[in-house]
Amino acid sequence: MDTDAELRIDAPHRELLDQILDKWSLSVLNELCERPCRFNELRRAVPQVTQKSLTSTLRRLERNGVIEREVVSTRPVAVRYRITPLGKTLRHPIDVLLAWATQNMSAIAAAREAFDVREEAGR
Amino acid sequence: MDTDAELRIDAPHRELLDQILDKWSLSVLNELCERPCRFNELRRAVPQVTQKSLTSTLRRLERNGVIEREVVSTRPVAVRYRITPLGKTLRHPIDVLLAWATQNMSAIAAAREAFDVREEAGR
DNA sequence: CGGAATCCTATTCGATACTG
DNA sequence: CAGTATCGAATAGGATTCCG
Repeated sequence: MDTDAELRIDAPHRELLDQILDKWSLSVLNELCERPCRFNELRRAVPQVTQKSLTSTLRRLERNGVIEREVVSTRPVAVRYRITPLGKTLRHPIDVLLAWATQNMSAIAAAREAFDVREEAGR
Repeated sequence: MDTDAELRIDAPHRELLDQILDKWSLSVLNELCERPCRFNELRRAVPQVTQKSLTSTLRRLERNGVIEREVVSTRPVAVRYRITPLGKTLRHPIDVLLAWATQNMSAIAAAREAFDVREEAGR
């Protein structure tokens, strides 16, 4: 019998998820699932991200094949990012995650408060 | 149907997900979903994590109410971590995520190779 | 056993300036 | 417009030591 060998998360799993679930990726992917976006559109859509972080996030997502980058050679240049078919398969996992977060937001806020009170009381 | 129901990820959403989807949390949660574990059991189950990172991960997950910590006052002390009811609701999102990663692992590896070749070729 | 404390390095990050 | 380059600050992360 396989006692606990079911869904062990190994290094490749974790590395992959780290690349796609990082701080800004979810926001970017969620945005690009709605519609293709240009660089500054994304900045406006995710106001807290800096240009530098957005750039590296986009590169990483592109490298992993979940978004693609198209350069339109106008003056000045336009760059359009869009979700790929592979990226579209992330829609469901992301939605499940967001649904969970939305549903449990208040329960978690309560847990945090309780924890912090316990901490302050010295355990 | 959510036609264009903006599932905008706001700051609270992202902060919450950052706390629960970080580098080691998935592995720890996945393990604790199987059974309660003691500290060093978790270390063995997730061999790459350091004691320091495991400690902070556990604290954070406890603060967010998804796991709980029980101290058994023996000599020497035993500490047992277990998933909470709230934490159990993470089982589905995590499974969806792992399923996605497993299914698309090779497609992503291929995308990375293609990207790296393009890079090397100077775009 | 289950950490806390300390030290130290490495990576990340924001801010700023510049460019095709 | 869509970045690149750079620098210093902040933060994360590993290794080690020690303690109840």
